[in-house]
Amino acid sequence: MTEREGVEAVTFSALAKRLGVSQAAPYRHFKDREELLAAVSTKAFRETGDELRQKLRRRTKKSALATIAHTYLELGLTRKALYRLMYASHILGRSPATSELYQAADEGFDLILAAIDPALDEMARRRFALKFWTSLHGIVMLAEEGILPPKIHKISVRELADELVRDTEIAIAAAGGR
Amino acid sequence: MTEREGVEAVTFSALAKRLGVSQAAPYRHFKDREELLAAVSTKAFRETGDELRQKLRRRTKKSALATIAHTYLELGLTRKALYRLMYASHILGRSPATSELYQAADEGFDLILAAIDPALDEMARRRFALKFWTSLHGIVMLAEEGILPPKIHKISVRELADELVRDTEIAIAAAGGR
DNA sequence: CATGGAATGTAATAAAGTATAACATAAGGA
DNA sequence: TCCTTATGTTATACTTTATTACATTCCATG
Repeated sequence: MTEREGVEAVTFSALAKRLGVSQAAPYRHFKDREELLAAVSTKAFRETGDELRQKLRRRTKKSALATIAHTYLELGLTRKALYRLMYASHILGRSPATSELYQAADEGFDLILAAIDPALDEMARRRFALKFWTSLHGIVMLAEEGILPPKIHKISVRELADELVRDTEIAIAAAGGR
Repeated sequence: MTEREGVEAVTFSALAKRLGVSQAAPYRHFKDREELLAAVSTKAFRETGDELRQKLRRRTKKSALATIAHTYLELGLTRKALYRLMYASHILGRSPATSELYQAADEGFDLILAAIDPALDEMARRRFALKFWTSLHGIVMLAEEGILPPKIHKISVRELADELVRDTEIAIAAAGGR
């Protein structure tokens, strides 16, 4: 078959071979391939969340939104398959709101929400967080795929992300936040 | 195997069966599965482009950007697998800039560019178009997956898109466009 | 300490899908 | 007419997922 890439490339067969166990062994630990991927995704959400929380705690001159944007952009560009698994596979969408995966993912959104001035009313904050998150996701996805129009390459993608941060901060300020 | 969905679900086997030909027959028309998907994607880009151009020509009170946003949002929500194939699979990213697929996709971006006031300088226009496109893509992707936070459902996604349109138009105006 | 159940592993196998090879044939242009 | 091209077939190899039946290890409880 055509060379598999990304998440597609992780197969129970290959996994078993690497571990030096029989091909059926992984099924003792995960019901099926999807359950394995969900576990990996959950772990990734938690670790990314932890990493982000740490970065946000040791406040540098970077704004919280900038820190978040840079973290996700880097994740998306350096660990493409993982990013896609987390945010662009059906794994998350299919998992119930009660699942560990969903919870872990949700905490990521909370970090964005927390980065937006609490002085604003709840609905406005959610809107800003949502706009920021969806936009950032779009940038990361298209950058990761390498299908941003010719002129816009690696460095410019970062600039694009920074511009999103700036626009968002300006909009928040205009809305009465600081 | 776990039920396949989306693009994963289109297999040469199933295709051949539906057409009532042998399983190997499709290989006479497409080198491999990927080539078939690229052809489908190309066609989809062209048709979406044509549809969009028509809509834009018969000017309603809707702004061009709003028309574009609504068209992509609808495409993403009603033809999920196709949208993902076009914008979130590796098919486009892997195809050379000379390919028909790449060309077809590029025309889509041109439509966005054309919707932005030509009075602005080229670089600014590209930036606005890019920001708009990436943000819209992010909204569509997350909406399609159904992983936008609980409160934000179908109707709100549309609102989110409209807000993107509004923000963009305001920013363009502020930049000296109209 | 013995033992029974939970966890973990194995081999064997079915089913689905991708891909290629060898071969057949019809249609149409030189 | 005859050769090439397009299209199709059967057979086959390989990969991967998933299940089943069976074996083994380990440890907690009586």
